[in-house]
Formats: sequence, C-alpha cells, structure tokens
Amino acid sequence: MVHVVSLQPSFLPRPSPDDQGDGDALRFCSTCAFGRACLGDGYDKQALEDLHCLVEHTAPLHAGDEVFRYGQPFNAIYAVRAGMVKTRRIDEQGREQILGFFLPGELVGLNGLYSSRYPCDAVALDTVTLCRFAFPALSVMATRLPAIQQTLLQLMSKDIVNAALLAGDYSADERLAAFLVNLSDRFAERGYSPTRLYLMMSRSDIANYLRLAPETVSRVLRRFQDEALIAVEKREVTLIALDRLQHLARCVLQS
Amino acid sequence: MVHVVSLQPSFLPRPSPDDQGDGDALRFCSTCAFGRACLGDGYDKQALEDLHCLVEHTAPLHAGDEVFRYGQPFNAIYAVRAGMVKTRRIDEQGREQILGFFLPGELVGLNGLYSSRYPCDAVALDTVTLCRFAFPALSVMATRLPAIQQTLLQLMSKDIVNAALLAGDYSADERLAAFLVNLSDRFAERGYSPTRLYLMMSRSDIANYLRLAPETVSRVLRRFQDEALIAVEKREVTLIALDRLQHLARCVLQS
DNA sequence: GTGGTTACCTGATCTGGATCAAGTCGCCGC
DNA sequence: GCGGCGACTTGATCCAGATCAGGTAACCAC
Repeated sequence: MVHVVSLQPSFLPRPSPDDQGDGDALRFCSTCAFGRACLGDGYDKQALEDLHCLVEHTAPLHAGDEVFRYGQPFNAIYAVRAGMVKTRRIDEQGREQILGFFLPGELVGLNGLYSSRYPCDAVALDTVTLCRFAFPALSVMATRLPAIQQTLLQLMSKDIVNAALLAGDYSADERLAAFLVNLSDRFAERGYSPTRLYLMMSRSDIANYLRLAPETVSRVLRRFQDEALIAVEKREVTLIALDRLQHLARCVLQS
Repeated sequence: MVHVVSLQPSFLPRPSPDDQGDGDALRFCSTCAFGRACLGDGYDKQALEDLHCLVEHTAPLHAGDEVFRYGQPFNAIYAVRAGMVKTRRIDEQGREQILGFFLPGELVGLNGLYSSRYPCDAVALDTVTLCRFAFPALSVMATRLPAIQQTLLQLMSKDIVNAALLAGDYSADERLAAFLVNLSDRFAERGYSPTRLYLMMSRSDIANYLRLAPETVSRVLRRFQDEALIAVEKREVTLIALDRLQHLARCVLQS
C-alpha cells in the first residue's frame, strides 16, 4: 500500500524535551472532536490509558498526499491535528466530487464504516498532521467507554445532517454564504478567528464542493465584495457583515 | 406532545390467537435492519430479552400522520414494519425539502442523535406500522451487545454515504434512473419484486427529493417509457431494461 | 348529473448558472 | 530581464431545467 503514512505511536518518547509526553497534546486535544474523551473528564483510568495507547500520531503529510484512498480497507479514522484535509470521490467518468473539508479537531473517515472500505479519498491540502484511531479497536473500546460510543454516534449523526444541507436546491449566493458562515463557525469552535478565514483550498475545490462552476464562485465572491459583505485578498477572506451573510445562508444552515 | 403515537408494548398479549406473541414478527424481523440482532443469531439470552422488551410496536399511522416532528426531543428511532415513510425539512421560506423515503425494514430517525432533537419531520405516506426503539435505552444496550453498536454505526455510516450521492451535480436523467435503481435494489433486499415498483409517493415528492421540478419528473418518466426503459401506469412502474437504467445511474450509485 | 379538488401531463417561454474564450496576476526557473 | 505555468478573473454565449399556462383524468360530495 504505497500511500499508507508512517506512524509514530504517541506513547513513545519524543525528541522535544519541553513536551510532557505529547507535544501540544493538551492544547490540541481540548479542541479535538474526541477531546472530552481523550482528556478524560472523569472517565475510568484504565479505559483512558487504553485510549491513549490506541491513538497514533502520523508523520506530517504534505499537500496532495493521501490519508486514505477509495477502496482501501477501512481500518482507522483520523482526527486532524494541524492543516486541512479534503475528501473526494472520483466517478466513472473521472469527474472529481469533493465531499468535505476538515479542519483541525475534526474527524475524517467515519463514512468507511459501512462496507468496511473507504468510499472516498482523503487528501491533505497543505502540511497536515493527524491522530489515527484504529478500527475495530476503537469500536471495541466504545463498548467499554460509553462516552466514546456517544461521541461516535453523535459525530456520524452530525455528518448525516450536514450532508443533507448541501443536497438542497439553493442558489449560488446561498451556497457560498453558507459555506463561509459554516467555515467561520467551525473555525470559531476550534478557537480561531471567526472573521478572518484562510481558505486553504483552491477556488475550483470550493466550486466543486458547492456544485458550482469555478467562474461562478469568482463572480459571487466579487459581488459579495462589491456589496461589502466580505473582503477578499487572494485566499484570505475577511467576513465584514457576518449578520448579512448569516441571513443569506439561513435556509441552508438552519438545523 | 400532540403527535406522539400511541404505543403497544410487544410483550403484551395480542388479540389474534395464531401469532406466537408477535404477529408476523419473524417474517418482518428477518428483513429488518436490526434483524440479526432481534432474531438473536447466537447472542446472549439476557441482552436479547432486554432488546425485545425495549421494542414497542406502534398502532398504525395513516397517510399524512407524523412519526416525529422537527424540533421534538430525540427519544427513539423507528424501524418501518409496513408502509412507507418520508422525512422532510421545512425551511424558513416554508419550502419543503424531502430528505428520504423509508421502506419496510429500514430505520428512521438516526439523524436526531446529534443535537438530541429531530432535525426533520417524518411522515407516513400510507398506512404505516413501526417498531419503536427508545433512546438512550438502545444506546445503553449497544454497549452491552456489540452487534447492536456495530449495526447502529454501520447504518449511520451508510446514511452518510447515501446523502452524499444526491448531493452531486447529476442530470435529471441520471437522478431519476438512480432513484429507480436504488428503490429496486432496496425492494429486492427486503424480498419484494425488483422490477415492479409501486411508488407510494407523489410525483412532486419524487421531484422534490431529486431537486427537480415535478414537470421534469413527468417528462423524464415519459421519455424513459418511450425509450422502453420502463412502463408507467399511474404510480406503478415496471423496470423493463434494468441494465440500461443501471448504466444511466452508474455515476450516481457507484459506491 | 355538476362542481370542486387533487394529481398529473404537456407545450411555450424564461433564466441561473454552465460553458467557452480571453484575459490578468503572481511565481518560479533560468 | 523573459517565458511558461497555474490560479484566478471577467465577459459573451448557451442550454438544461425551472417556471408559466393550460390542459385531462380520476375521485368525491351532494
């Protein structure tokens, strides 16, 4: 398997002397989807230790590297530690369909559980580091640590709801506004600025994800800028009138 | 809560003398999403008994009745026993968005887990009977009976994959072909004919679900019939050239 | 029967966004 | 500097599917 990443178990000693066993683990884990579970807010010691043994930190991936690939056996899910990941499906005509973008703290790969093969590729958009949670080990652990089961079920449920959002028939304006507001929310959740977004992905990726043409994305961004909703500087977007954007996006995002 | 259905616990005596405690339970359960678990292929007796106590059979709903409603607290998922259910979301403009159709044996309501409120309405399309699995009781049981946890996770994972399918930018022909092939597959899975489909839902519902105009659905069905792919008689559709339909749908359905 | 209602079909027109076709800008290599 | 390349923008044209506007047929109430 050419694209399997090299893994470094988190319980091995690390070079840097100032990290207590795990670099910026505390800072990261507190914003991670599994945060509550990993940090062990009052869970039983043994299970927690097992969970920490289960997690492996991957060596950094670089832009274009694959986390996993369509059709590979599903054997792990990944939490993004740093950088951004996109998932995509290539259909029989060779057309790419982008399914989602994943920020630090978010979980990639849950959709592989059904069919026990990954139903899409996951690709690093820049330099990315990940936490790897092996399956079925994690699922076994979930039976012992109900908080983990709960987290898994909730995250998947959330993905179902989110997937349904983009499926609606919305206008280009609504889609793009929803995209920006959603990113803003997710950045904010993880402790980043909700108004200054750096879009790691290309315009074509955005367009593809929103099922629009790249030209349309350009034009709508332009118009949003003309209407003083946002300021665009290459891939850096500043949300100026978040309220008006939210209003535009309200139909898409209400959930 | 006006719309809560009346429930009849399955372990109470039933009127009909010829059913062994649960009517056509065996026939139904063998095709249900939880089938393996409920029929207890080699699971521990106690857990199985608990599961059967957990399940409640609802009194029949009639066309238009609601199984659950947007915003209600999430407290159960439902397996369809007979009839068909649709889920829908009404957005702020009052526009209806149909999220899915559910056949006998399929599970409705999993998307309520995240947020612990149902994110959509579920409505009976005809006379419908259901099995009700209470939450969080079911989730507690899942920690004791790993097969149930596995089933839950897989079903949700499947929903994620499915939701992504309709989100692609496909032509009206591709969408409708995929819709018919998908229904055919699901009917076949549950032991119904894969070629003679009775579409319980209206043309508008189909159109809405596929993000098309009702007129477009009419026209495409007409064309499919002219091209001898299908035969349409009101709501009864016969798939004549399933292979050609599958070919049309291949980009949408490959998963 | 009549009138009303609901579901569906079909033709004519319109339009949002795709597609086609040049651009511009920044960046890297040399 | 210059040429090439990839990401992005901008304008002109096109088209799949939406919308509009009548239809028909089945069904129910009275």
